[in-house]
Formats: sequence, structure tokens, C-alpha cells
Amino acid sequence: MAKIIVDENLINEVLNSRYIEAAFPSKDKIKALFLEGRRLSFYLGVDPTGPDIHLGHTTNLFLLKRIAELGHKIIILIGDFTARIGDPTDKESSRKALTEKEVKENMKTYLEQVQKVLPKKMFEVKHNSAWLKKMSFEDVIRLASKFTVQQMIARDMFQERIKKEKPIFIHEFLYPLMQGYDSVAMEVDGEVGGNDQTFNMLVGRDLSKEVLGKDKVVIATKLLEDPKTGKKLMNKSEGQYISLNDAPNDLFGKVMAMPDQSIIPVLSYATEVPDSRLAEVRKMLDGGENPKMAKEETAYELVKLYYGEKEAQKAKEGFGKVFSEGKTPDNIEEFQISEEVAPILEVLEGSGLANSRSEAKRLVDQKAVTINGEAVEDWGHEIKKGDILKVGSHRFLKIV
RNA sequence: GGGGGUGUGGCGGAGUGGUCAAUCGCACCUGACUGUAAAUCAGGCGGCCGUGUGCCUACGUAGGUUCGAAUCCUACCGCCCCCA
Repeated sequence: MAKIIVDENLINEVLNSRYIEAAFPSKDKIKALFLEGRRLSFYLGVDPTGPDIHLGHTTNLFLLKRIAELGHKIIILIGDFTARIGDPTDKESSRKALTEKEVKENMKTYLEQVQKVLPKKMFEVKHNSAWLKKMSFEDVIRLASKFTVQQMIARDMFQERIKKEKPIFIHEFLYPLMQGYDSVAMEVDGEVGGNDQTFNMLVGRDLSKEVLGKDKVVIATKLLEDPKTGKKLMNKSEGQYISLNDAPNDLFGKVMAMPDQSIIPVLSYATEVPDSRLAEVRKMLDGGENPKMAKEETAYELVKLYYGEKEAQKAKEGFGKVFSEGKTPDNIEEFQISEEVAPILEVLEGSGLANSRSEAKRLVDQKAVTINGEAVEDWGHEIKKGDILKVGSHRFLKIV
């Protein structure tokens, strides 16, 4: 078993890391806990509501990694039960509940993705269905009796909904209770989660105190937000996010496509570049340097982190080729046609580049479709094997 | 239980008998511009047909009135507010 590190400097380093937004009850109290020299357990809950872990999740993973390096135990809790209910956090309308099957499918790739940041031996996995599924109605009532409706509706987003006369369902009140009960069931010493989870995490803290007499600590991490608009950069329910599963080129491209001002948050909270380097980049941007280079560095870092240096280099070169020089990338997706030639509209629709025939026609009309660099002028155009099809600025398809 | 509202495209939100595939905003797509962007400007944004005063499907669900319904009526379903 790993040795518990009680070196005050190292502990301070973890607690003062840039990933942390807030700590409860306080950083000092948490520090004291670390200094006790006991092997503590910290957990991160992830709800498998989609197939991907995105950049917003990794802030937590980076922090957990550091806690693990101090010798403590990390639990990744898969919210296979809670995912089926739907967390109301930050939503103006309630999230759709998932079926058991959907949850299972989403779970599959989750751990693989977690391991890209947190080495396998550093954490163990639990599923909250293990205890939540077994609870009786009586158990649930008892749990519910520990909190008041006022406590629940005090949350911002519930207030929003009340103001807008939008429904709040009872099961949405139950969500924080379930999540809170996870802390009790696992008897953990601490929880790490995004700042938007603070309320839920604190419910767990109250429950731990009441049921176990244990003072569970909570560390809330920074969220990836656009500093200008305050909007979340990763939005799973809207399908806009950068996944750890994105291919190197996509990963690189998606970072490059982000608004300039959001690059510092991403570099800060979604990578492990040293603070000193971060400060340098910040300074350069303030000095009026082209943000493109900061973006490139960020994109490069991310690809390097998940696919290694070689892929990062390749992605960078590919990007430069396609966008700066307007050339065709090296490895593009292929689309098979059965004859030697095929109508362009069929290929567009069949490959998914267009969602319908009408959309395909529109794209042609808008001069968005190019074959080997030549704009397609009419709907009846045929494409042959070996041709390179391009739609918009960056979607390519090789016909085979 | 009673009363009053409300249900529209991915979201927000207009429209209260024809001119509505449905104003507008967001999101999204395309083009121009550029440093990859963002911002800005222009266009698009249900489906189908080489395209027209075109056809089909759609304004919670099911019926009805009407030459004609997102709009009126009836029932049902959901949600919100007030009273009890």
C-alpha cells in the first residue's frame, strides 16, 4: 500500500492547485485532515448520461491524481442509478431519464476514458446502483425527512423555475439525496466535483455528519467557462463538448475553433502544463500576441496528453495544411460506392454529410460542395471512385 | 375539490379563421472576411420532386364545425397560478 505523504509543502501544493474553486469546510481544515497521516478516501461521481467524458471532467481527474499521489484512495463512482433519474443541476427544465440500456452503453467507454488521465492502479470503481437499488420506500422516506423543502428550493435553478412558473418534479428533490447518500454508503472522507455540483456535494456532507458522525470534506473544482459570456464551454446536454474520445485531428480542430478568450481556461483547467508556463502564455496574450499560438499550444498539449507527442505533431501539421494552406488532410474518412460513379446527392446523404436530400441540394446550391477542389454546380453531378469530396471548410470524404 | 391560465420547430417565444412550413431571438449549416477562430455581413435552417401560385407531413392527443383551422367547438392528456 502506498505511503501516506504528510509533507506540508506537498499538501499545500495540492490544495493550492489552480484546479480548485472552493473547499468546504475550509482549505485549512482539509490540510489538517491530510496531516493526520491516515489513508483517506476521496471520490468523484460521474453520471453516464452520454458516451463521453469531456474536457470539463478532467479538471477533477487531475486533482484526484494529485490526491492519489499523496497516498490516498480514490473512488470513481459510476452513477448508473442516478443517471437514470436525471440531475436537475443547472437546467431550466428537467433532464430526460435514461433507460437502463442507454446507461449501460454509456458506461462502457467511461472508465477507458478516465484511465487516460488517472492510471488504472490509482483508483477503484463503484456503482451507486449497488446500494441505491436496494433501498426500500421506507429508507427513502427516512432519508427525505432529513431535509426540508425550503433547503431544496433555495437552490438558484429551482428559484429560476419557480419564477418562470416551470415545473419542479419531486424526484428532482430526491436527486441530491441520492447523491448525498452515496457518501454515506461509501463512508468516504472527501468528495471532489465540479463547482456546479457544490450543492449536491454539501448535501452529502450534511448526511455524512448526521448519519455517520463523519465530517466529509468537499472540494469543488473550476468549471470550463467562457470568461466573456460566462457560458459553459462543455455542454453535454447540448452535445457541444470536446471528448477524450475525439480523434487527434478533431480534438485539435475543436480547440482551434474555440473563441480566443476561452483558451486560458482550457489551458488552465484541462491540461497539466506547469503554472509557470501558464503564466508565460498569459503574459504573451496580454502583450498582444496572436492568440493563435496559444491555441495551438493548448491543442497540442491536449492531443499529446491523450495520444502522445507523435500524434500531436501530426495533428498540428494536418491542421496547418487544411486550414492555413487549404490543402487536403492525409487520412480522411472513406465512403464506399458500389458503381464506378455515383450521384453526388446520394453520396452526400448516404455518408451523413447531409441529413436529407433537400439539405444536400442546399449545400450544392450554396457552393459548399467541392470535388477535387472544384465547386459542384448542379445536383445531377456524378462523383467517381478516387475523388475527394469536401463540404464546407473542413469536412472531407474520399470516395472508394 | 373550485376558479383562472397554458401546451407551437433543438430551445426561448410570436401568431387567435385564409396571405402560415408558421414573425423574431438563440443554437446550427453555408458563403464572404480572417490568424483557425470570434465579431461582422450575406444566405439557409420539416420532407419530397430540377422548382412551382407544386406535393406531403407538422402547431399536446382524438374528434367536430367550415369552402378553408396552429387559430373556433367538444372530449381527453400534461403543466403553471390562485382559492379550498
